[in-house]
Amino acid sequence: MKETFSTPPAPGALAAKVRTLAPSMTRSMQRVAEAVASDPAGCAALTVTGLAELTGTSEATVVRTARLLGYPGYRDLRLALAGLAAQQQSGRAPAITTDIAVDDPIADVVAKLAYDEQQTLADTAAGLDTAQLGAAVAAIAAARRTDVYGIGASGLVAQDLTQKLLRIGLIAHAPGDPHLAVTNAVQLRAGDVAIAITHSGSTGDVIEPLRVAFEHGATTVAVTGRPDSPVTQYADHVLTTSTSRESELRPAAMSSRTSQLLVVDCLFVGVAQRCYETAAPALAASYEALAHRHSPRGGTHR
Amino acid sequence: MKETFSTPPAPGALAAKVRTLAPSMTRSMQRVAEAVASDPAGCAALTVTGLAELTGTSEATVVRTARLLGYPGYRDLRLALAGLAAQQQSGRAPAITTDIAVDDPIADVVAKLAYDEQQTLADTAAGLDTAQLGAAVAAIAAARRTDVYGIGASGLVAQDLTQKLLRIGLIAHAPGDPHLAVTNAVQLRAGDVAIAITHSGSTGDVIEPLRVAFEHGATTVAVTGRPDSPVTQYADHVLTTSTSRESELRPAAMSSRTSQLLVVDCLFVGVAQRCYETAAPALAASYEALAHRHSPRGGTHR
DNA sequence: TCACTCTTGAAAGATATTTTCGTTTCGGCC
DNA sequence: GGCCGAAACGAAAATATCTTTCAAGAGTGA
Repeated sequence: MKETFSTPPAPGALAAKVRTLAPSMTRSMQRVAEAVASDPAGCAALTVTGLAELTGTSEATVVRTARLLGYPGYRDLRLALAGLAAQQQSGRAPAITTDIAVDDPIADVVAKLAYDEQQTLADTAAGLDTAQLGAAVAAIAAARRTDVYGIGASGLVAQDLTQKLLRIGLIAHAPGDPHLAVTNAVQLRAGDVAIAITHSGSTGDVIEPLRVAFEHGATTVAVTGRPDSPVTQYADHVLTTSTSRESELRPAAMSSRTSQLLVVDCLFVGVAQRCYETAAPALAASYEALAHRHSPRGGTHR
Repeated sequence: MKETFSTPPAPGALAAKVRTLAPSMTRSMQRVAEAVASDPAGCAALTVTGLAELTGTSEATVVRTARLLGYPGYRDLRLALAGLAAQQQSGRAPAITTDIAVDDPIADVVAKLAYDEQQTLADTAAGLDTAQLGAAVAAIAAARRTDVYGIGASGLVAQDLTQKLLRIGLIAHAPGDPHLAVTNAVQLRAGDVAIAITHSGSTGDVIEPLRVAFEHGATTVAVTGRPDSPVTQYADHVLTTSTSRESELRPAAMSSRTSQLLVVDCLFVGVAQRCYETAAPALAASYEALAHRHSPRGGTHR
């Protein structure tokens, strides 16, 4: 019995079909059809028996209705219903455009933050100058040593980059102390790289070491949200991070950090590509070494 | 340990969940999960028996997999699948599925990384248990003090959270040294909060302080990519970060960091909401204080 | 190698769906 | 008004599907 119902289980057209077919339905079937059309999600959660009870009819009637609507049986109607419900669900855009409010439920906070960070990523990727990025990558890959400066939230980004570069066998530092940064910077010379990460582009503690490095002939890179800020004076290459609106509950640091991290990741992957021969085994080795730091039994999980 | 995954049958988070849970699955279950993730629509059309045959396993395994993914049974998984299929139908993901290659031009690297991190954010948001999140937020907001543990890349995330909490006037620490972490943890007591951040969930240096905090009666939170890993033993609340495929050039650390940061941001904003009266002025004050650290002239920008 | 645990599928058991079939209802006709 | 037939309907049997149990097999560490 290959059957093959001619009706392609219509997805969204269900409500329409119900209206069209209603006249040719018996009273009980109409009740079922109406229930299904008015609350697809709810009905999708019910079994034949449940729907029969809800509509005050019998299982047989429910099945007959499903057939009339063009499905082989109730099971398939139910599947279609679930799909319909999901569509409605997703269609109802949560209106994430609004800012985060003090009384937003936690689920909204999650949605808004995620959406916002996604937006930041897209903006950053779109605004990134690949020529500058490529030049920076080339410089780092060839450098004897790379210093990364950053304070506060940007300091963490600086450390992130440093950790990654170290992992592929390059020499990198992210001095936490501004004074140390300057004294380190003095040691840099042509062929070395100094990277300053600062959203505002005006953080003195970060500009200063970059200036020193610049004056000592190192290749300098600025990762900043303000391409016209003081820090760029001493930068051979400027990588622009995106700036998004901030608000009381969503400090700028949040999206600038996301943006900076993307830039830093791009730098890293670019460098890793260039040093593939040495980077790949180095990465593998660091995984290896790390395995021992995890609890021997590895836990109950597999 | 009342277990019972509180995971509400997530609609769109399925692919993400499959990735997250894959490591804790047996071989046959992975086959089933993979089939389901790669072709939701097709699988929705199959019965347990059909899917079992397709994947060369048994009905029992299929049901087990459905359970692991957070559904009461196969029937419900199937319903979710149908919904997912409908969503995909309408959404049509463009998907830059290819991995980053050694010879990708830099522009592609940027695009792929950005896309990938966006994906990670979406997955994380979809898979985050808002109940757990809310509970964690409440605990932090009310805590006398909050300790955050993390090593390596996760350590930076821990510091990020700490910095933010400090900014709104809460007391937070992120000990960098594992020994310090433990000795600090001893000081925690009921009402205090300890947060462990570890992707693998098996990092001894992070589990240990959490255990100590747990045993001293503190409220403990785990931010991990493995909801069934050892770290969760000592966690009152588990926040799951998403796991995405990694590759040689894109170490897992990259997307897990993105995921962790989103979770941390959500925690922060949630806490800031709850402490709005004190948080708002505190944030304003920290901006104020920071202004002086920027070069006096403020640059030509603006 | 042995003991042990974890994984797995076959089959029994439980539910859900579909079909069958007899009862009820309703409209027309005698 | 009462009788007849067709359609509507639901109860329950029959079937399909899903879930659970259980024992054998695979893999692992001692």
